[in-house]
Amino acid sequence: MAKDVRKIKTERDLQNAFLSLLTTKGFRQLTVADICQASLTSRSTFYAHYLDKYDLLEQMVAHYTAMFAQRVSVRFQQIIAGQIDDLLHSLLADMAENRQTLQVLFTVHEPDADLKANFYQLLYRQWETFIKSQPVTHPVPVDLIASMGSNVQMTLIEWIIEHGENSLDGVAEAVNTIRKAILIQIKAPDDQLS
Amino acid sequence: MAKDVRKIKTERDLQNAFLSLLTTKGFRQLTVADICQASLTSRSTFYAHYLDKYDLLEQMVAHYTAMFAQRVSVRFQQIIAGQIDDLLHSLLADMAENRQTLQVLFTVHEPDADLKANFYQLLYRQWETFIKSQPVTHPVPVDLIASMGSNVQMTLIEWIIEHGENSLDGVAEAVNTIRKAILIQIKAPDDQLS
DNA sequence: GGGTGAGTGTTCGAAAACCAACGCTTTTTT
DNA sequence: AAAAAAGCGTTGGTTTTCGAACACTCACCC
Repeated sequence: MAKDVRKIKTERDLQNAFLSLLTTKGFRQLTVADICQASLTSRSTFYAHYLDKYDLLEQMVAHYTAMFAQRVSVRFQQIIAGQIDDLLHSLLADMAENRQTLQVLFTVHEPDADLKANFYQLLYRQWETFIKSQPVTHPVPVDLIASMGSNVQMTLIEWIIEHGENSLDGVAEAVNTIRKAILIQIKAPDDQLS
Repeated sequence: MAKDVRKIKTERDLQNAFLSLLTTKGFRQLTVADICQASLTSRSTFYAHYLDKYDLLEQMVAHYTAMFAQRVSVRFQQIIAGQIDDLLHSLLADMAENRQTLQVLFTVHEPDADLKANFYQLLYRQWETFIKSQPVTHPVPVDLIASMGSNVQMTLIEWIIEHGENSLDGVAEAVNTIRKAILIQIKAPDDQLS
């Protein structure tokens, strides 16, 4: 049973209005009536789709979190393998479609809906399982390395979202240097990556 | 009885899709199904609003013609009086809102719906009544002067639509020179405007 | 304390939009 | 020239949306 187009349209309209208003007001000050007015939707229809504005936010955050989760598993190997240029471009492509949306949602931090926190958590777990899969003993605590790695990646992601398409120049080297510095911590001194 | 929001929304969506598709395909090749698909509207709803695609076009042309007609009467005195700078800026402001729309609709020429032709006709009639209101005898035929005047104005309008906000510089003098040259034709030789 | 006004979430009848189907004409393909 | 495909315009039953009302909470103010 595919959805009625009307449902798709109203959800699209509500979400667009929601994002657009978020660039103006903060999430807390936003009212359901605001969103409806901006999207030419009636309030009763809003409540036919969402429990409240928190539900709307949570559904959007959940959606983009899932999207990100699916792509992280694909891209993660690249930073380990050192294919920085490829990573940057594929990451850029991933983000390009949703640049505006992610930029806005990153500003909202609610207990049950925090996209930025979700992104970070996904990356952190990737690092955690990766480090634990390495055979060597770790002189430095796992969680320290994991948080360093994921923070670097988050910074990169935010940078891409902020600066868009133009000029990845100079970024690749910087990322690569840092990547080596982090990875070297979980390798024996004589077992450095290329 | 104000319109139901749903009607406003579907008409907006249909018209937007229509204009957007016109930048891709020609009007003749456009199908009703195309418009509906692009706007997430069902075909039966389309026919609840318009008789066919010609009707849609005609309604839009009529709307913008009416808008233009209302403004022509206001602005026309300006070109006679020689307030070229004011005219340019107010004309620009008028067009700015609907730049994209007008640009697209200007490309369509159907027997009962030709926005560009309508604009021209409105200007022509303004010139005609203006010239006839002048007390002097006209050595040059009225229709020649009227068509020259309206053509100059149409060219200016198209130029503004094409080039948008940026740089009216240099245009003002050119327009002014031509304006004088035209007006001088319907004045006695010793009765030139400043 | 008792308004007043804004925001919330719900209800229900009426209006609009949906969708699938139909018969028909025009265009395209074979 | 015949068959197939695409487009047109219409219909009727179903689903969604609308709008206006309602009761409720909460903050603010006289």
